[in-house]
Amino acid sequence: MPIANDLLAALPRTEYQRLLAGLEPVKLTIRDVLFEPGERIRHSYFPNDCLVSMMAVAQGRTVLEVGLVGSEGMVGIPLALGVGVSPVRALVQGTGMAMRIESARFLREFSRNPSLRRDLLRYAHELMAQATQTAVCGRFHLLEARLARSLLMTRDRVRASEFRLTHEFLAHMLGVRRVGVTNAAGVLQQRKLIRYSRGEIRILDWKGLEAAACPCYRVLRDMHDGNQA
Amino acid sequence: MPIANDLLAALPRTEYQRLLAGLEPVKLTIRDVLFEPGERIRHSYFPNDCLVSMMAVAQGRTVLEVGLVGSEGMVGIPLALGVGVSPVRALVQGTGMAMRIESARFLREFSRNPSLRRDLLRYAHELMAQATQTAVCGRFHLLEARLARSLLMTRDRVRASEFRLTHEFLAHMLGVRRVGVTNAAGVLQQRKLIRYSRGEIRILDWKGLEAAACPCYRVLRDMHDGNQA
DNA sequence: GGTGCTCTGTGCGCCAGCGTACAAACCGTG
DNA sequence: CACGGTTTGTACGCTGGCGCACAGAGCACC
Repeated sequence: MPIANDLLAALPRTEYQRLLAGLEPVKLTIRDVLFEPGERIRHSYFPNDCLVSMMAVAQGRTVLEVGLVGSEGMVGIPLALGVGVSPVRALVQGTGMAMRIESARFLREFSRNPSLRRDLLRYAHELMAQATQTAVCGRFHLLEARLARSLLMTRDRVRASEFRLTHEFLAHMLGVRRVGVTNAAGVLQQRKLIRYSRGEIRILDWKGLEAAACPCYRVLRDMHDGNQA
Repeated sequence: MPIANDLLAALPRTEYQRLLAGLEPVKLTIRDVLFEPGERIRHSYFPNDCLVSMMAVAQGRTVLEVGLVGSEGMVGIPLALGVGVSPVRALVQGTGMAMRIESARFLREFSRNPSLRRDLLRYAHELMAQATQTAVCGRFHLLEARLARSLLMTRDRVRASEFRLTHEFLAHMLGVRRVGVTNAAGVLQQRKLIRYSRGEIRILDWKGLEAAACPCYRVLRDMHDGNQA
């Protein structure tokens, strides 16, 4: 299997080898829950081609996505910050493969491998910025623009312009009614920016979609690219 | 000057001594800006009895508070995550003293002192949780409850039930109109939970206020207390 | 003790998204 | 090919907060 995860791919060979011993491939299926809020984190996951949402939970209900992790990141960042439990639910949103490593072992490697440490902390900062933008976005931007942003961010993380995602699911991510998504998506489709049917979404015109999206998308993208450079 | 900052107070003597050499006391005055988004972070600040808001900025306007730092924390967490620039504005919201340390020196001590590192990363996690709650809160909770939460969080951080804070300022923190704050605050005052006049706010009945606040307050408080225990 | 400034209070029309309910289209399965 | 479940479409009244505008009220400073 090729290393499709950016964080793993960026490691120097020696560190990667050390880490590899603890890594095992797993298939993550849509709607799997990797951990619940308040629950001990058992594994860290390095997504390969799957997609995982960090969902805030209130009164047992999944209410809002505050982070989206694909092949550019890792699920289980609290571990890197010295915290064993997550404040959010990690919900698989796109089926695919990931590499996972047991928590205790991860912590050993984390403290031993300086490059891994540096990259993961930087990624933690990026996730934090995502949460911040989510807060701003949810409060000030119109649903249509937020939806556009969501689709673009998904695309970037799965590296494909077509993916599975129902209106219902999008509604949970955005913290709105399903009907709201249906309306907004309908507009985007009429503008020929996207096309969808029964959970299959395709981005037809990503430039147009980017223009329709709120500035939050650019902010986060630029920050990520800046970190890579 | 006594060590009123929790993070500093928690350090073992030897680490504290090493850090102390780089620390200098500064007075932070309301409306000071410690750093702007996109700007290099020059110093880290350990508030003593002052209060600093991390404000998200959009199109040059301060739009929403995503983190509140008092004597329990530090301003400049991105440094600890290996990032030299902040995505937010650090805005002084309550006048008082803080200890500050120049960034390069901070980084040296950070990499050298394991306790400091552990505590700061844990605090970073807490700040992240704050941002997450802000996202949920701003999207789902009524202004009145959000205001109550804001006042309680301020109280916890300045360790006083009276403080200076105008409706205008609160409006910026909450990302709403000033008028909205005036209305909500009026209700809380009529319920005899708070009393205010010209920027001077006093909490009269914190239990009642806690009942009026949204659950976000409890969530964050419990998490913080959990980390201490 | 008047003048200016900051802070707080009130009124009014507007609108995005909410809650709810129901209908239609699509798909797999027996 | 009928049936049940999933996904998407449409309708309607409600409301919290917005934008704007202006009015009083307290404080400082001359």
